Amino acid sequence: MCGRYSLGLRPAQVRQMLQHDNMPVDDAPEDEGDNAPRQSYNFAPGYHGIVYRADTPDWGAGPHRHAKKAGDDTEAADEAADQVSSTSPGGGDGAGSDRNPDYGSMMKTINCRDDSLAQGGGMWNTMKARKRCIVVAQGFYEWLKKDGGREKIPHFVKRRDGALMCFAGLWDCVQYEDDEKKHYTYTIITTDSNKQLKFLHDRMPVILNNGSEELRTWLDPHRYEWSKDLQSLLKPFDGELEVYPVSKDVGKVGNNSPTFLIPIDSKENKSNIANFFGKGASTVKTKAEASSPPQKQPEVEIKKEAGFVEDGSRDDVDTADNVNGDKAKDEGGNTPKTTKLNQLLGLSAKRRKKFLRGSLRRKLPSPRQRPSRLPHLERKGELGLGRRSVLRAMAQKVPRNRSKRVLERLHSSSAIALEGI
DNA sequence: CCAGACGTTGTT
DNA sequence: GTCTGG
DNA sequence: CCAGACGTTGTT
DNA sequence: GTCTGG
Repeated sequence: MCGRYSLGLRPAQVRQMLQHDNMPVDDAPEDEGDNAPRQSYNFAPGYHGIVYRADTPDWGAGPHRHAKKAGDDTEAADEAADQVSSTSPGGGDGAGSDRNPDYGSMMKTINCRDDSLAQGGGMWNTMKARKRCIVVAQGFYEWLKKDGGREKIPHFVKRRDGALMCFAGLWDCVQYEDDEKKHYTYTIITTDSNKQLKFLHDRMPVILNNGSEELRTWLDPHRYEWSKDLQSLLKPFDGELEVYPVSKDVGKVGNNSPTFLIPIDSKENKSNIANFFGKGASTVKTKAEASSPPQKQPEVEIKKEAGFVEDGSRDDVDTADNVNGDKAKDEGGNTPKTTKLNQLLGLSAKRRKKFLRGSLRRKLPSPRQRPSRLPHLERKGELGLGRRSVLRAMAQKVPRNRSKRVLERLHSSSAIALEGI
């Protein structure tokens, strides 16, 4: 649940939107660069996302608890699975012999259900007390299973008020022994679905209201012990959501398009080829429709905010172009269509080309995909640690440190980012 | 979270 | 069914 | 019959 | 939705 969401925004835009919602930001990651968070309308587990949280050391809020040296660590008890040892064969290990009994189940039960936090102990113990965060998104996807799972229809869920969606989350920081890079991870907490989403799924992410008292409580670094107050924040969303089907193309992780935020049946949806080619496309009046203010479309606004519309007054240009186009392309007849498509999309031709491969066009040269499955030895030896190793490492205490309120970019670990379903 | 790969066996 | 990549 | 394509110029 | 190639 909530493994896939949308965050097609630059950190600077996120920052601005949060501040607008009374959520101060002291620091934010760069928009560009190697370490920049990913901007994607098809955000998958493992991607580099954005979280909003108090600026604390890597050990989280509250005083630093003295880290025990490996071997005499008594905290193994509440860390359900301290298998990190498996990532680097410890001296004289009976490999796997001291494997935690939870090993098997842990991998399959990975999730952060709100009710699993209510009970003491477990792998979330430290994080829920000291490492709470908000995971920022435009909204999330949920697949409606029909016909006994034969067909899956993706739905997009967003706030009706159009604000950023703030998920209650937990973060962590791990560092491998033979790697100097720190890995930040996060997970989204789930709870029962509210009435609006029941038809889709029985679980939903915990959504806190932007700038609310509840949200501030959740992030308050002065609370570094789990409490009833905190637990009580984890409840189904009681505000208004918008839920609607979107293009199936969002199912393929490689695809990425702002059109994934647009209702599949909406008039302005161009991913629906039938709509596009079906309408009388040679109308010279198209621009009149497209430029008429009555179209409220928040989606268009999102795209603008997302910075995907950078060409200015398109209306004038299009007007002239349409005239020319009609003269010159009367036989071809494609130009007016294209123009309309551009208008509907609110994208320049270049942008459209970039983002619509998956939806408008039927797959260009289908990207040669590496086999997802490689020989075990090769994978283990040469590809290094995988996502699941990151998960395992989460149970480990974090050795190193680091710094009010801050936006920080984190890695997400797929296994913890999802609710096992 | 979803989509896609997973195999190429061995002889009555 | 199960694992993996994105 | 089905699968796949169906576009791509330009610009203050 | 509609046309084309196979």
